[in-house]
Amino acid sequence: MATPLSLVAEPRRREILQLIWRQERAAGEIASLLPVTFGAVSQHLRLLREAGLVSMRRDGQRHFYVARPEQFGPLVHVLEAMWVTGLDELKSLAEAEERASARAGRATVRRSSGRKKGHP
Amino acid sequence: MATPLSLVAEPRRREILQLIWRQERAAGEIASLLPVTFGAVSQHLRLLREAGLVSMRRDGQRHFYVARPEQFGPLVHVLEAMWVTGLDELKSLAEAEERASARAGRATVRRSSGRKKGHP
DNA sequence: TTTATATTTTAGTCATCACTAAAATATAAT
DNA sequence: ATTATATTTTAGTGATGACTAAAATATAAA
Repeated sequence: MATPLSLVAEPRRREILQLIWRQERAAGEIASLLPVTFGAVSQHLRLLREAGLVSMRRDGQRHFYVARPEQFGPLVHVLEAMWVTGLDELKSLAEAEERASARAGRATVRRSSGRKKGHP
Repeated sequence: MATPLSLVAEPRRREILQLIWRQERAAGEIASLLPVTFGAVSQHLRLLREAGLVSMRRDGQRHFYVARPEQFGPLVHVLEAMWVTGLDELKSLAEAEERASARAGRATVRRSSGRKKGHP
């Protein structure tokens, strides 16, 4: 079975995940928002579901999908970083990470007895 | 050009990265540690270098490679999580992430004892 | 039941890619 | 210069995988 990492590495699947990250959507709606066939989307959803990365709820003839962020481990941060920066190609994702670390560092230091654990 | 995410999704490249994560190694040494041809390794190194994920230093006839962790962004945590758990297939990587978040949450709420996430 | 709607599944095509073997390039040693 | 060592590059192969079109399945509406 495919690993979460390999599944997420595929751009089309990232698009799908973004569409159902916090919002439940029917398979047909997902497909209607993407420049590919219904069948293609269905195949992607199958893989994601088999890996436990999304869950499905059936209502009548419709199948509603939604992501399960807690199943992504550290990959959550990779995806969300890509999405907030807008550019999927994570151009300056390294810098974003840098800034995040700096923020976390300051927060930790400030809350903890004001000792400063210097970072470069 | 390939994205860091797609490059890292390939198991063989993760093996290579693990070998040169903090330790510089000659191309030949890397190849000698893996069950593939010298040529195959060289091709992987080329892709990684083109993406800026590894750097190369030439010394005589040898080419020494080393990873550039700061270029991986949030992917660093994905890789290191895979490596500490031992299993590359990130079986229970989600739980690890869960625990990490819990720790971070507690650390933020109480006084953190100066222990910062990341490693020594 | 018949028809429409929503989704999955199957078969086949095409591109990508990891790999091997061999040729090419480059530096060092004799 | 020749030989050995270290690495890259090229050409070709096989497997994987994303996609389309069409067939199959399932539920709802007429």
